[in-house]
Amino acid sequence: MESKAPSLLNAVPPYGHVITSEKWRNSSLIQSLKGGGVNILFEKELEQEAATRGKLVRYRHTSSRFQELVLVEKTRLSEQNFSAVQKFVVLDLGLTLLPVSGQTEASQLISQIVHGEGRENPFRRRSSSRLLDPKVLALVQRVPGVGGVKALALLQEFSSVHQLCSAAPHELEPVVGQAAAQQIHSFFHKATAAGP
DNA sequence: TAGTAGAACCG
DNA sequence: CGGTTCTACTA
Repeated sequence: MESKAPSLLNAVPPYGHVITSEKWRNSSLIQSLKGGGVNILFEKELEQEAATRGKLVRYRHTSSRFQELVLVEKTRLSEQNFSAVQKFVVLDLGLTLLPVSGQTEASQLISQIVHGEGRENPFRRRSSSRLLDPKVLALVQRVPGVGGVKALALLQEFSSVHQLCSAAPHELEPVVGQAAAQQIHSFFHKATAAGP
């Protein structure tokens, strides 16, 4: 192998799943996606709206590893009930809704998302990997009285480092115990030089 | 409150 | 990595 930049296309793991109606099987949208390492799932009943809603709810419950994405084609017809669709998909289901003007835009959008040009892949449900990062873990361990176990416990309990820094002792206590809770709190609130 | 298992820290 | 001190939990 030469020391070229790794091929983006070959590096794509099979994480993208697209669920679509049978009638799209031969469309240009699906054809252009097939070459890009995207898994296509065909469903026959996606053509009726009521069944589609059911499918959406089902997929929302079954898929835990992927974040679902709903693409709607904006036509004059669909614009009429777009508000209803938006409310159902975004508000009720908590999914991502992307309106596109047509198949070309949809294909470009999906390819861009799946191949993730430097950005995060929205198909992959974001985990709490940001806080479980070894860097952050090592940082928290710098606090006196906090080792590996308590650092992990703290990062699992608090959703951000900022929350951790500004936490009151009584919030820290159930996680790391009374002694460490006071140590941590005074560490973040101590005066650097002579106190007040 | 005493004893023990485990965590943090230091050499 | 091993030993010591300190902490958290249970009886």
